[in-house]
Amino acid sequence: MLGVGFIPRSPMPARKPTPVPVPSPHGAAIEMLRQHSLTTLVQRELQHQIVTGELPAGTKLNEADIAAELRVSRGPVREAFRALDQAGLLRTEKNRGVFVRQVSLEEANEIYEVRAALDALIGRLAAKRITPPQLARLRAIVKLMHAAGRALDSEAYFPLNIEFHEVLGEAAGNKALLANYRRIVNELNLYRREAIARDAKGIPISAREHEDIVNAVAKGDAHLAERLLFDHVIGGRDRIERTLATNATETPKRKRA
Amino acid sequence: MLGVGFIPRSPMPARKPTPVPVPSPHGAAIEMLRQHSLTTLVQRELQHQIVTGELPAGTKLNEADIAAELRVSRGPVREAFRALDQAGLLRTEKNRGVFVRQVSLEEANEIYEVRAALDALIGRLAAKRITPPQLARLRAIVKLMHAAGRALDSEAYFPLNIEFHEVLGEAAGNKALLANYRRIVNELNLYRREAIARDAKGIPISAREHEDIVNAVAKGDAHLAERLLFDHVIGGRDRIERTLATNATETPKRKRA
DNA sequence: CGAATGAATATTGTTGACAATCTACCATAC
DNA sequence: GTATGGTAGATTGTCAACAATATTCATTCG
Repeated sequence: MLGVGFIPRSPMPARKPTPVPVPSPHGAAIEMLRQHSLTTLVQRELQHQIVTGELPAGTKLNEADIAAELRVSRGPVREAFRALDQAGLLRTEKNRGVFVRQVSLEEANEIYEVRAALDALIGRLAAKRITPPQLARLRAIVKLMHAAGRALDSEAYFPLNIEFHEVLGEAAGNKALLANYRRIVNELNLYRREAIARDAKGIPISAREHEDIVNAVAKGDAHLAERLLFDHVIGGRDRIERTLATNATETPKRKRA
Repeated sequence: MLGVGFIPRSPMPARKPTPVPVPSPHGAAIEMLRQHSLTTLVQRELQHQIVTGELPAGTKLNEADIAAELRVSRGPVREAFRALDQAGLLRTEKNRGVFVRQVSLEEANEIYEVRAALDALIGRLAAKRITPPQLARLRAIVKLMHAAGRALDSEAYFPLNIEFHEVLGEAAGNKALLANYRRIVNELNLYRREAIARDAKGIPISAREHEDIVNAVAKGDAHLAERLLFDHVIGGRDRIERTLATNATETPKRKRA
């Protein structure tokens, strides 16, 4: 039912030795189905639910339930679990199950140090390699950021922040760097999701920092971009930490353990 | 079809504290068996064979064969494949199998840039946090490195180099950093294994660089250690690249023995 | 009343079988 | 001789059943 039983082919069906991607209109769709196994789809779906917060940190994931909801058997679900465990999004306890990873304050501080180093590298490389379209996109994002800052709209700011750093990461032109950066950011989002929403006062400051970064990158000033990004990450960490500290003492609202 | 009707689960309440590890003489062994599933063991075994070069880059891994050799069924093998794929050591092609990842020259250059940034951070942190026993161990390794350098013994030098950076990584006192560093180094070893063996002339230079790094760390000079490690990584990359360029030999793809 | 015990249930770990897909090879036509 | 078409074998993808372990909950004993 899920597999494609028969793919319509032209009268000359022989595949060439070099499987070059066909530019046909449906070629992309066929290629999609061709290289996505159920494991891949389950992994993608779970990752999406984790990074969006739909599955909060600490949640226990039941193999049978997830398999039933996604209409697959437990095999692909287990394989997806292994991949996401390795990616740092899940934690596995033998014979007990898998849980959405919880990042402690100490771990988050460590991860932030790594992210600062990677982001500094991104800034250095992007300053030398960014293209005009990418630069324009960054400026557009910053504009929206300032708007969100004036409105203190943290709900709108969060995805802008993600996209800004994503674009900058692509502009660095280093796939290995971008892959490592994405993994780090995903782990950090497990930690800071709630905190950021409560830090509305920090948004204007953060927006201004992003603007400075764009200007440094636009000038091609690698050293300045590197330093600004490093400080931006560390400063962001400290802001979130203070927010969590004050919020924890003032409003001891019941939180997940 | 896959994503519809997914019901968000509520977070799980904190589970009771983990029982304290039993101080019995066999407690460690019991704990080992307790938390190692077959998947974990297969993963560890395959990773070992890959990083030691026993399974060269490009090798096709046959599920049934590996399952038979390790006396398990294909399930755990497939799960281990997913984890190692995510770790960057395997590459999966749907309906065709998994292969030991081959790192191209361009990819290696990118990865080296990331490693340089991480190693620089390691140097900065280690200079501030290293303990006397760790420092003594580094000095001992450097001594052996010089011996290997005088003998031009690349066979002996390779594990010393690995251990040096491993100790330094631990001395940085940042688990997230160390985890990312290890993944990067594993990927790089897929690329440089053969090259390093042919670069016997570079060993004395490399040994000297390690000595300088130790001295900077011992002085607590974070900035110097950071710079030396960055240059050490980039310099090593360039050495290997020149070695590969001058000594270009075709490596035939071998099948698993 | 609370702690300990043990059966009943639920969940994970593992396996083997079946279906879908790819690869290798051979027959055949031109 | 080369290329095309098809068949057989091998390999991967998926599933469902079984075994091992953990959790729950009623029951009993102190």
